[in-house]
Amino acid sequence: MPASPDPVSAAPSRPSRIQRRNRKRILEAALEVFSQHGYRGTTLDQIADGAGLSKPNILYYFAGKEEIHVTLLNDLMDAWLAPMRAIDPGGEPLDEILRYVHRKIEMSRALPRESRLFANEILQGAPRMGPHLETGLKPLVDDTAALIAGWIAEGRLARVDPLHLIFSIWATTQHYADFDAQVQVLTEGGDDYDGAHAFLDTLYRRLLAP
Amino acid sequence: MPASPDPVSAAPSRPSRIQRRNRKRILEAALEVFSQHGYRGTTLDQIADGAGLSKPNILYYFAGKEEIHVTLLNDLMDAWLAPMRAIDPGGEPLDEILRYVHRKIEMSRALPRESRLFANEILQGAPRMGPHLETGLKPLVDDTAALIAGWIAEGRLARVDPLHLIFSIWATTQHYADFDAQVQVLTEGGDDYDGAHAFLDTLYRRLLAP
DNA sequence: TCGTATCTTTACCAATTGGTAAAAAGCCAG
DNA sequence: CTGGCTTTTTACCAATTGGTAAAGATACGA
Repeated sequence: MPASPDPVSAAPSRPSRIQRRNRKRILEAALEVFSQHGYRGTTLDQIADGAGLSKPNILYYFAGKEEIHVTLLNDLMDAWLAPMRAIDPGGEPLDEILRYVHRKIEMSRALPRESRLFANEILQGAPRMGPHLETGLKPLVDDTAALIAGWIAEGRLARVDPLHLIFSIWATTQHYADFDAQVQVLTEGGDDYDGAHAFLDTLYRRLLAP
Repeated sequence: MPASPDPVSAAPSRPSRIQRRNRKRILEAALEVFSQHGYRGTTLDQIADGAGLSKPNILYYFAGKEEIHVTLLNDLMDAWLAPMRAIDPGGEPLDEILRYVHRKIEMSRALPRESRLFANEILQGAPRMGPHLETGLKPLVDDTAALIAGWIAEGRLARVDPLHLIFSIWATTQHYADFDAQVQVLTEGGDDYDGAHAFLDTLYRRLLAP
C-alpha cells in the first residue's frame, strides 16, 4: 500500500526522532525566509538551504510550500496572543495594561521574525489566516475590549476607545520589530528597546491614568 | 542607430502624450500589485494586465521590473514626507504635533496602497530604499526631533523622547492602512477613521500637554 | 500623402519555480 | 544479520518568470 508514503498523512502515532528534528529544522529555516521575503518571495530552495536538506526531502515532511507557511502561522498564533491572554481581569487596570505593553515590547525584541511573519501576512490581506483572525483573535480582542470598557465605566481608567487603544498598543510595540530597518537608520544602529519601554510606559500612563 | 530604441535611455526631451499616459498607467497598476504582494510576489504579467498593456510593451517604457518599483518609491517619497515637512517651527507646539498626526491619519485613509508599498519595502529590510532613508528621511527626522526637543526644553511640551514620539506617530497612524485586513475583522468592516482621529487626538494631547 | 520615428505585437528564451517518481541508502526490531 | 520500514537522493517535469528580437502597426510633421 504505497498510497501514503510520507508522514504528512500518516496515522497520529508518535513521530520519530528524525521526524521531529527535521520538521523543526524546516520550520526554523522557513520562519527565517518567510519573515524576510513574504510568502511568494520565498522559495523552497531557500528553505531547503537553510534547513540543510534537499528540496524533495522538505516535501517528504510537508505536503507543499503552503503547508509549511500555514503550520508556522498556526504554531505561532498561541504564543502571539499569550500577552493579551495574560491580562488579569482582577488586577489593577493601569498596571495590567502597562504590563501588557511591556510584554509586547519584549516580544518584539525576542521574536522579531515572528512579528514580521504576521505583519507580512496581514499586509497582504491575511489570505492564509482569515479564519484564524475570526476564531482566534476576534473573540479574545472582544473580551479584552469589554474588560477595558468595564474598567473605564468603573472610573479606574481614563475614557478612551478600548479597541483603538488595543490597535495603538499593537502598532507602537510591533513597530520596533516590523520596521526595524527604518528604526536602525534613525537610531544609528543603537538598540533602543530600553528607550521604547520608557517612552511607551509614559505614553500609556498619561493616556490612561484615571 | 538602433542602440536606444526605447524612451528609457532617450534624451531628456519632453515625453510624448502616449508616453506620459502609458507610464502613468503602468505605475498605477504597479502600485496596486506591488503594495499587495511585495516586490518578489509581483509579476510583470500582473502589472501588464492591470495596465492594459502587453508585457513587452511594459518593458518598452521601463528597463525592468526593478526600475518600475524604484520609480514608484522615488515618486512617492516626497508626498510621504510632506506632512512632516509641513510642521511649522513657528507654530504652537501641541497644535503642530496634533495637526501632523491628523495629516498622517488622512494619508492612511487616502493613500493606503502607498503606505503598504513602503511597509512592504521596510519589512523586507529596505533593499531598494536604503539610500533614500539616509539622505531623505534621516535629515528630516533629525531636524524634527531637534525642533521637538527645543519645544520641550522651553517647557511648551511635556517631556518625552522626540524620536520615540515620532515612531509612535508613524506606527499608530499607518497601522490603519498597513494592517487594514486585521482592522476590518475587528471593527466588523466599519470604516473607523473618525474613531482613529478622536482616539489619537486624545492620546497625543494627554501625552504632550505641558 | 508620404516617410520617419514612435509604439505595439508576435514569437521566442533561458532560468527558476513548486512539485513528482522512483531508486538508493539508512535504520532498527526480531 | 536480515527484512521491512523510514528517510534521502537522483533525475526529472510542466508551468511560470523576467526579459529579448524583430517584424508590424501607428502617429505625425513636412
